[in-house]
Amino acid sequence: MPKKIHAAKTQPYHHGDLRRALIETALRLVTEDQDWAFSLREVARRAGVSHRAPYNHFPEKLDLLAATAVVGFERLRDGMRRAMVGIDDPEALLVAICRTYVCLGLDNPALYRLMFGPALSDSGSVDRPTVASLAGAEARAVLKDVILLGARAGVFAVSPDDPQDAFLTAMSVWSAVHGLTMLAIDRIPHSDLPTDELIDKLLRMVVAGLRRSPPNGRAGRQAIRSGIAASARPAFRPAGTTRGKGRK
Amino acid sequence: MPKKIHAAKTQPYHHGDLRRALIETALRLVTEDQDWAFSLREVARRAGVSHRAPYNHFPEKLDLLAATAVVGFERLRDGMRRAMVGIDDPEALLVAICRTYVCLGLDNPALYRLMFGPALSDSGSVDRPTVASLAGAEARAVLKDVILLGARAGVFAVSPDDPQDAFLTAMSVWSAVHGLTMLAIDRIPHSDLPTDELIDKLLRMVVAGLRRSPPNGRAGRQAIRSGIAASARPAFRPAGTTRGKGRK
DNA sequence: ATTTAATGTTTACAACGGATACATCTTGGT
DNA sequence: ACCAAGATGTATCCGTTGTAAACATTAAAT
Repeated sequence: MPKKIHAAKTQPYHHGDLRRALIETALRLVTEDQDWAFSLREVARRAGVSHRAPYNHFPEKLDLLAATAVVGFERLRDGMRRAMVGIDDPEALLVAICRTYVCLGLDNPALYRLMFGPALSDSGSVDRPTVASLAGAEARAVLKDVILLGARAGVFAVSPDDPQDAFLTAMSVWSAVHGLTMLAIDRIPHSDLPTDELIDKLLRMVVAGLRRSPPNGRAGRQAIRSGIAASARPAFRPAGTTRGKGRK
Repeated sequence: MPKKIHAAKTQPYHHGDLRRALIETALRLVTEDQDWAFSLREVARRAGVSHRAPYNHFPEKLDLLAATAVVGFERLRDGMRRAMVGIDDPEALLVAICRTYVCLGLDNPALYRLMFGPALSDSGSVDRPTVASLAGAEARAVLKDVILLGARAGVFAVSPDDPQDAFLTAMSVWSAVHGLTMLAIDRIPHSDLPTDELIDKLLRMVVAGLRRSPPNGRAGRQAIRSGIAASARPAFRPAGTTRGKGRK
């Protein structure tokens, strides 16, 4: 007997598409509780299924958490990409990306911590850490691409053809941004200035540190550092296409 | 009646000094399992007491974890201080401290994560986060002192008399080191060079970034980074005092 | 020496993660 | 159109957990 005559929209399959529902519920719980200590049963309860149902989609609790973390990484990547639109200057691009990164972390500290937490990096499962580090790599790639772009544009003191140089630079920026995010999450120890401003200053400092010495002979880092902000240095742009190789 | 005639060392009190024993056990468990998901009962079991005994010393499990994290911070602080002995040059000092920091984190990733985990920064308890952030501040102070020392010695581009400048600088270094530690813990994405070397390169890069332009006119950061030694651009130096309200 | 507060034990309970067995639905081959 | 097979969800069970209450023991203060 046909059963979905009048309730056609909610249950396409057996129950609905659990899995997505479970991940979304977990996401909401992480956000609400700012912790991932909630019980799997609670997730099932909120999703309206029996407490055993989730095990059909995730072998164990950690796998749900890992899937949740992956969504976090996707949001991070997408957010950074969105932050890029309309900006051409590599340095401004980098600052925009980094600021978005930190803000996303501050928006949902528990999710951010989950992404870098023990659920994914340790563990015994074969694919759990793998899929997560893939997601992380994708986000990292956005950053590396911008750095390469800046390098090719001659703005950053990175040789575009030396992969190790680019790698190290990306790592250094990533480290600083990641650390800054964590510190911000943990409420930076009594600072005089507001958090936003502090983050801004620190980010500019980091990015300015990448600058190749500008033509006016002033060392980039110090210039920004003193707040005088060599504003605008008109972005020097390489030949048109930006042809980029831009990698994922 | 004297009771500690023949078992004088182990049981000064009722059972012994639990609390310390509990913290030590928790520490060992965190290290062994590389996770703090172990049960409080397991801790009690290993300490040789009933599963309810720990509650006489810690209101709930999170409090034990917090106390454990505090020990982690103390170790961090002590380790950094130990790394300082015998070194005079501020830059070498800073590098030594940072390397120790990263290594301690790598030695016991789970403990490191616990220190910056949700057990301490969120939570509702009043003193749990407080005591932990105090411990963190102590460790941070070591770093700040060295930076101030370098500033006073004229090695770092920080004005020793501007507290905000020193603060921002310390934050930037702390961010970079903290982020690097995390990244290293999570197994830095396929790097060509060995982890040790990578950490070393990155740390030197960070510390060199603080350098006040040395007399030979070489810009510290670029020189290190590109390895090519950017020869020349004579470093522009603001008038003597750097009075500059400096940067960070 | 007796009281008291600190410390540890026993017992109890609801909730949890996870396993096994079973029910139901979707689907794909015929 | 049918039916077997697999995917999905439910009911029940088990050992363990975090935590509470009541009770016991000991160290210290009086």
